[in-house]
Amino acid sequence: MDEKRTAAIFKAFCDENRIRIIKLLRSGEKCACKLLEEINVTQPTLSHHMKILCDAEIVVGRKEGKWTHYSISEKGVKRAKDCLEQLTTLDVEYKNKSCCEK
Amino acid sequence: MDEKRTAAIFKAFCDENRIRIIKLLRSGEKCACKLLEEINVTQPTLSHHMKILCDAEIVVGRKEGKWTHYSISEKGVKRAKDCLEQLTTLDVEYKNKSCCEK
DNA sequence: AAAACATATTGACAATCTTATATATGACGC
DNA sequence: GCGTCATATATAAGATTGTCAATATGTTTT
Repeated sequence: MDEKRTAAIFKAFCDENRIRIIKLLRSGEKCACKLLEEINVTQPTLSHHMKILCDAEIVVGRKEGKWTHYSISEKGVKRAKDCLEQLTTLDVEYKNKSCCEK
Repeated sequence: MDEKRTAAIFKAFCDENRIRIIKLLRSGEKCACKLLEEINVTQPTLSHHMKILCDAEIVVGRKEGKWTHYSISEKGVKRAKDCLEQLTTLDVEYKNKSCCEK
């Protein structure tokens, strides 16, 4: 995965309000109006955060009439975890001596 | 973990240059001058990114004379993984019916 | 069709972040 | 001690992001 996409995925997790939203969704699907009751932002701000979460594929929205129900995307979360794993696993093969030795 | 700290941890992963830096450190400890050769920013900018990475405890710095050697912190990475796990695991106990049903 | 409702989009502004230049700190070699 | 080297910090500019008010879109109800 390229750096740009990786950054976009983890942007989902680097705002306090988005973290609160994700935490709320752990107990299951919730519509925007319910989320709005629980976090202290205006409706357009919530909508903005939901877009970022959906673009990162951490959350999915399901439209049902005038409501939008949001839930955590297990697939997207798995991708994020895999990405973090790949990003941080030491590469023993190519491990080299540290530079700038005395 | 509180939302603020969680956000700070994932900020490590939401900038393209920081992701490049982390990728470089997968092959082992590297000093700042080596990292500077490989990513296209000035020395103070690199220093700034290293501070964010260290504050998030994803990377640790080891001073040796005038050099600073950076490496991925396995402990910090584990904490980030645990954090992501905890944040995104569905809470089956408290799972509730979606609101706003027709 | 009109009114009411839920959500999305637009536009503006403030806050935060990335970046660079200039400067400071601290270590090493003479 | 003085100059040099590696890195950090201060400061400021520019870019991006978070936020809200206003408005638009699309759905349901009357």
